[in-house]
Amino acid sequence: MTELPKAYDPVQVEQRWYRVWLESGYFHADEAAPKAPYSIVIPPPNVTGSLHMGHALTATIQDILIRWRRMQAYNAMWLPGTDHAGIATQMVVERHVQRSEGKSRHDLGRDEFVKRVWAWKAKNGGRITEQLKVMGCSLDWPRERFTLDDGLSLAVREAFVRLYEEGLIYRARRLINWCARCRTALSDLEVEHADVDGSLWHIAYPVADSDERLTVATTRPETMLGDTAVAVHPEDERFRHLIGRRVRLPLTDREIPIIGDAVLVDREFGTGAVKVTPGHDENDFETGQRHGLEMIALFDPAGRLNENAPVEFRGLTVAEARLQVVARLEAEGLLVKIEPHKLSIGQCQRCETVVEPMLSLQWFVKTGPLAGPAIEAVESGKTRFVPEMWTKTYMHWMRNLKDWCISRQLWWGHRIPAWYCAACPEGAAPTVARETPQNCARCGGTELTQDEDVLDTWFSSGLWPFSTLGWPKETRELKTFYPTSVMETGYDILFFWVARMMMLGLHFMKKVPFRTVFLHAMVVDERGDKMSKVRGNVIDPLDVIHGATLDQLVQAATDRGTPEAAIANIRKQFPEGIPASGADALRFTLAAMAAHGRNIRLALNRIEGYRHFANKLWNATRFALMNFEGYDADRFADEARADLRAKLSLPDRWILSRLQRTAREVDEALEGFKFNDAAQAIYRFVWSELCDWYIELAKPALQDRSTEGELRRRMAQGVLATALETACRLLHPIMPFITEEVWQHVPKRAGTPASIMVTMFPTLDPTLVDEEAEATMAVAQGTIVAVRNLRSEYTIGGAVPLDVTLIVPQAELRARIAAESGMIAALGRLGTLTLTADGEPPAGTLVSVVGEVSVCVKLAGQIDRAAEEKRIDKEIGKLEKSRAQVLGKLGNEAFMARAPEEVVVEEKRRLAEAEERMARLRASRERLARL
RNA sequence: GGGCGUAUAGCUCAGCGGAAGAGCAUCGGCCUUACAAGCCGGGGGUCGCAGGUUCGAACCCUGCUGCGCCUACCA
Repeated sequence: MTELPKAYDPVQVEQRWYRVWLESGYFHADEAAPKAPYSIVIPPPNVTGSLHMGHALTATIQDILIRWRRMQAYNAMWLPGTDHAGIATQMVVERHVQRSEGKSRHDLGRDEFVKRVWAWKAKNGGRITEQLKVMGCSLDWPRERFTLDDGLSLAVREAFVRLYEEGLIYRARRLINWCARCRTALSDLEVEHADVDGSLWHIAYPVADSDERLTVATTRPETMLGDTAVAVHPEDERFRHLIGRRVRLPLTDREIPIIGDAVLVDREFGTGAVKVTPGHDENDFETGQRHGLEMIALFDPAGRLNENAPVEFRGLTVAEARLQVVARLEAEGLLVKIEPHKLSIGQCQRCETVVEPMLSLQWFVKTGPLAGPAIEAVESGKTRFVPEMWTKTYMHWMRNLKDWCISRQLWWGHRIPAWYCAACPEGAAPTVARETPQNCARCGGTELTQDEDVLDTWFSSGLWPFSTLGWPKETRELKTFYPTSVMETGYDILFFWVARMMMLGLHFMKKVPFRTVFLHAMVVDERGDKMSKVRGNVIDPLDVIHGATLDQLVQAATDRGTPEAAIANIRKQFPEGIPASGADALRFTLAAMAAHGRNIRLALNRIEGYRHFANKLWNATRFALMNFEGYDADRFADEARADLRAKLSLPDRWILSRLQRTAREVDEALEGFKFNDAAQAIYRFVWSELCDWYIELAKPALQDRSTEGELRRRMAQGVLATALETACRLLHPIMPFITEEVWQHVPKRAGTPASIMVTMFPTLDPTLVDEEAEATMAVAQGTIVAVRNLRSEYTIGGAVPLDVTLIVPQAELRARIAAESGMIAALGRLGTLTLTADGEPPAGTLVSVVGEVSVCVKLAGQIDRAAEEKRIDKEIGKLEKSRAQVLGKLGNEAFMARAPEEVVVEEKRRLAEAEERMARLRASRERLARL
């Protein structure tokens, strides 16, 4: 029999198995296989990114689902891939080029820059996929996709052209969110709102041809340069007379109208008069539409004031302009006052630059017609959300959708397939086509220029569930694996991604892209804070897997240019570094903590606990292997076929029964995406049942080398092997590596598959559920615990054998216990064990009450009477309380009348039990007094 | 402003209508030949606060408070 190392070394084991699985082709699903399909497409991580805890979580959950379904004989396919991540990647490469060559992307030019990005991708693109392999992910690698692959680019063009032809994509001049740093438009979702302390400036505008002044209040004084009206409420008596007149706009030589607008103006707020800047504010824009106001764009793409501003302000940034404008107003005596005011500002999700609403010509997706079916699909249950609470959030968002700005002024991405004709007039419809056109669709002109912009990355991501399977071609893959079974991702991209896949999937495929959406929580640090490199509270999954010393952590952080404070925090948080725990322990931790509706506060000590769990399983296996001499799995299987129950001992029957229940619990938990329940059930079985009890109970049988003990020994070997092997299969989806390693060592029947990965997932075998064995075991365990308890209280070491008498009034139970006296004596380290029916405890014994059984432990000469009285009194006290509680219920007429029968029966049973136990304890106490 | 989540043992979290649980931490005892990354035992909670529904509430309802997140154009 193989000798295993004393401690489990995950690092050594894990990578070896991944290679074996990969080379054996176990990860690959055949689209033509005649099995029920089960498919997941991975949420594609950024191609140039590296694995963080969020990825580790999503990867773990998806791999659990896929491995589990694969073991249930589904045609399980998990499609890997990466996303080109337009803005993020372009920014990274821009910074890199700037640092290494001192050039901007404009210095390089578009073609050259895009080449650099591809080079960057070639160099850094494989990292995250390699890291997914370290996690043990059973991804179908030959199906790997990248959003800028030819096939997927084709899909993007097809989708764009079709939507355009259907009138669902249009080009329009609108107010969009503009990031001056990224120099691109952003969708509403890419703007993050933050509450800040700002000011409300009250500015006096002189009314034309009058001495009156109209004071407006604004949080953005610099935009006054672009005002084209001042609005008051049409029914506001204070200002009514001014409507239709004009004010002189300070700092400019313009006069603008005073208008009445009930929509824009809240009489109670500020001064009751609002400056209107249609070029730079959404509400003002709409007001401008209503009143036919002029729109002035004040800023250039770099966020500086342009030629529409008075000369003295041109070229200033927004912040500079604000200072200057305020200073000038003050100098002119037009600044009435400044009030502190809280407001919310929009920032670019990527670079935190304040986003400006800017008037700009962009491409949009008309979302209304797409949202309808996406709502209906969820209402009708074609797609369901788990946890269910997300349904509401999804619906709310879907019902309040605005059109989606999809053009980005970037170079990295799918270029918009629209061409403009030099011969056509400005503003004429462009030629939108799948193939690069030679002629203008409108006039046949040949001088065509393609639109400079690229599409929002989420546009291509929205096609992911079908573009990856070959769409627009009608492939076998699509037929087999679409709709996918589950979309598993973080709730933070519910709108960005899930919602858009729903809309686009339904539109192009006429079927939902996935049947279930499982949204997992965010991984945060121990204190509930978001993990961030700036804070220095990041736990890197790879450090957890492979281990890292404090020096390594600090070094890595320093290399990344981490701030001092964060490095100090790293030292504080990981004084000992991070021990190597292996991917299994990390996966188990994430699964165990993935309770619905709660963020995952990841703490190192939890991971450590589950690393210990892996070690526990490992050592249980070591023990088993040391005791498998002469064991033959086929022979056991044959013997087990006939009259199994008679051949098995109580512990055998008990552990097999518990195993069945565990199998059911795990399966049910996984069906409900309750990964924490699955983890807990298997943890409890392996540690608290198999290791703590069964192995100890089986030792006598396993170590009995006599001829008469042979059958028992073979049976114990078989049961232990079965329990271990089955537990491994139950645990395999969560901890793939150690279960494979262990499973390989356990003797199995001939013809068993070569890898645990391709075995069947355990199912409940009702014939092995044994209520009687569980009940008898409960008494035996109670007895043993009672003896241990006394030992502990009297500090009697295990080396001292104790003599015990069990009083078991009930004959049938007595017989069953008697049959197990050897086992009880062994675990309780008893000298003699006597069973009687008689109610009187022997002299010189202390009595513990375990259900109907009195456990009498002989402790002559060692009894500490005072301590013992205290113990008994405490016990009686508890029972008194319980009795009073139960009596209260039973004495309550309403309870008796309305509570269900079984509850009443249960309460009566409790009362009887409490009274009976108290009687025995009181007797015991009296005897103590006589001692 | 609206919405959602959450509040349970020192810490991190299960439980979500019928006698309060786990892991870690803590305390006491064990080198018992699978495992000291271990074994055995103990202590520790008026389940955020206030009402209500119910025979019965940690669990359902209402209000309040704290924390977190999403969303929104209040200048």
